[in-house]
Amino acid sequence: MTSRSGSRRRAVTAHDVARRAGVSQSAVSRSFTPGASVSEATRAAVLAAAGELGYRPNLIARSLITRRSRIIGMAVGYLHNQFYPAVLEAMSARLQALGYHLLLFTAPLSGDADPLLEDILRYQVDGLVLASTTLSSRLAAACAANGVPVVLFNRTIRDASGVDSVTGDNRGGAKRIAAFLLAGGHRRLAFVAGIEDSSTSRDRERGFRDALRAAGAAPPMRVVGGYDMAQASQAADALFARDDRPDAVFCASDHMAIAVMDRARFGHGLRVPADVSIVGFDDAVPAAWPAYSLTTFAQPVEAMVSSAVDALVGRLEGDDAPPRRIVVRGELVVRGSARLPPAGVETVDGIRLWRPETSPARGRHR
Amino acid sequence: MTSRSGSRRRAVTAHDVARRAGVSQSAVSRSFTPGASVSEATRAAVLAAAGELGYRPNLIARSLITRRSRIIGMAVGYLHNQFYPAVLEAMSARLQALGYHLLLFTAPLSGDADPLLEDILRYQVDGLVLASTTLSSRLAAACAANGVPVVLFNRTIRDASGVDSVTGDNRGGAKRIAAFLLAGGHRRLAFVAGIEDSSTSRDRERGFRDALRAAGAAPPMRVVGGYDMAQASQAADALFARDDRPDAVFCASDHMAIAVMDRARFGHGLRVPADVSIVGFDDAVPAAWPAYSLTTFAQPVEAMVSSAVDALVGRLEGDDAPPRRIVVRGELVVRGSARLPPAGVETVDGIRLWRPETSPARGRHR
DNA sequence: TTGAAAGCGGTACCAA
DNA sequence: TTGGTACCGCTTTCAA
Repeated sequence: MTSRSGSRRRAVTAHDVARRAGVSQSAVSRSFTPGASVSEATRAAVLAAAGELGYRPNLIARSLITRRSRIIGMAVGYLHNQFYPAVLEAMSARLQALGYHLLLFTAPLSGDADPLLEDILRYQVDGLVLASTTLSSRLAAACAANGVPVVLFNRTIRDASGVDSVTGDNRGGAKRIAAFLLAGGHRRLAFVAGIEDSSTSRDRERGFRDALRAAGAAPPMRVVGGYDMAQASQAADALFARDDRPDAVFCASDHMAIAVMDRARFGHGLRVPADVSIVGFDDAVPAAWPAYSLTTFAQPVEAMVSSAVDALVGRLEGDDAPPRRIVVRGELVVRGSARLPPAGVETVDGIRLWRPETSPARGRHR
Repeated sequence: MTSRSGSRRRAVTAHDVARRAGVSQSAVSRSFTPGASVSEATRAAVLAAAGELGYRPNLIARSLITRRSRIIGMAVGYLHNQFYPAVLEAMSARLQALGYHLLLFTAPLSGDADPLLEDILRYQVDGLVLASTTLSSRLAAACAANGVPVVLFNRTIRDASGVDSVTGDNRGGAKRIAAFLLAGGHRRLAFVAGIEDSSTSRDRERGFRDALRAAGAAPPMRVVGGYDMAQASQAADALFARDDRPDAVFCASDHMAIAVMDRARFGHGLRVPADVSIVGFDDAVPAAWPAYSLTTFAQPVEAMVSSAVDALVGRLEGDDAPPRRIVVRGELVVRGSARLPPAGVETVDGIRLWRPETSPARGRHR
């Protein structure tokens, strides 16, 4: 132990290793570079010396010269919605396997993440994943100018200003839910929106309304839950206090659906689904808990994450095709929170799905 | 736009700004350093040039010389347990306010994180937070040797090999739960352990057993849930199938308690708490959801996180006192999943707590 | 295959 | 207050 006072680290450097191994510092560098030209003897000597000294290459120094930090910035907000921790975990694991790591930025749920991103950019991240945050086009441009690829996760942006996006099938899913509820005989439908200006909430609402209109049904009642449980609870109270209380509620996220269901049962004494059907979106973990048993449209986390990672890594490797809007298909998972239509429920791999005859639905993606 | 092909970024450097502002590169550096001596005129010129060019200081380059990356590594596993996302969010927010950021490492729940940490160390993190992972003493030594302070979160280590730890009051909480259940008239108690070799599960079990013994009660039945819902469900099934089925179950985490409650109600037709009382530990978010309404010992996330951050930052600033084991006090939050004792329930700030007379309980900590 | 040397983009010390 | 200059620890030519 090279006794050192204080906590200022004086790390073992490649020079130290070189000296000990009796080679040049370049040789040390080469020994740690996969395809470099070093003799087996040199490499062995270097590795031995490195082991004895406890040498670990300094990634910071390396990235200064390679101009690649192997760090991906990720902005998330509101991890209370269980969908996001799952995404985070999958994203981190997948990236880690590719030698990248996530630098985390917690953003306010609503407001935009611009000040944050300034920060992120300083860290020289190789790429950026934005989940549950909005990116201004100004910032998008800044990223583009710096050659930092950006992928929006679970949201899109109108003018795809050079950024890729990965979402679930928001419109398609919402349409399917509308059809499902109609087929189940519901007539007084309601929609609980998330954050008003989020693309995700908008798309889900649009799909829902379009399908209702196409089927000749009345437009849904509408309240705003802001993707937040407290707000969703209040919205639910307003809904269930109406004279023409809905017989089915579609919530723009499972997180809100749980709050709505809790209010329905424990706040208004309604039976689910006998008195009111509740459907969510995401298939977040708690949706499957028996106490909720939520019928919901699944956004396949693994598939979405791998799409996002593929897109990002592709850009990192020079792919400069026009921005992509990747939509990952999902399924309507049928559980106990909504009355069932007379037909269309199939069991696949032990999971009950609703697949109306018209949809050939070629199954989950990879 | 300095038209550049490909995605290789050629960032604007301090030199570019210097040239444009007609000053030296040092002047640019100073203009971006808070306490440095620059004339207002120079700084203004530099800032203007920087603005026009879209200059952002390169933190990587800076940390190479300052030997501080302002990056804190954080290892977490199993974000399905809602306690951890809450911790992550709080930790990130707090650190961010201090100008630090979290580099995330996802670790396997059980196995140790050593290979991971090798990786982390290469990134020259300033410090390390380990939640839901174990650190070998070998690695702890490596961190110490590199001057990287480590704080264990929600776990401790036997020989506190130079690392601080922050935990909730595991033994005290478990003791209080034992007293609470006994006072509530329960006689056939059971304990659902987490991962066997985790300090947290061990401490909770020890506190529980000690209190039962001290009260002259029989030792609890015991099953292992491994902090995992599936495993906890199986454990619950074993428990509820017994002839002498428990009338109260203390689970080492809320996450497992939820699984156990689901099995009790939906798998075995038991009423909670009429047939069986269930108590958890953590006060994770879903514990408060009406469908569970879980009585549980609260680990105050904010207080724990701020303790951890304070400890870490203290070390970063040179504090070299002997390793600390910080225990953050908590409260037994009374909800609906366990039968109540005849006395001791108080309502504080709208939250019902159990505070037996003997405990002066000077309230929550900051 | 090897070592010397020139940076990567900054910070910090020095003398002016 | 300023600019010049020596690094920080590594990668990457370039000759040898």
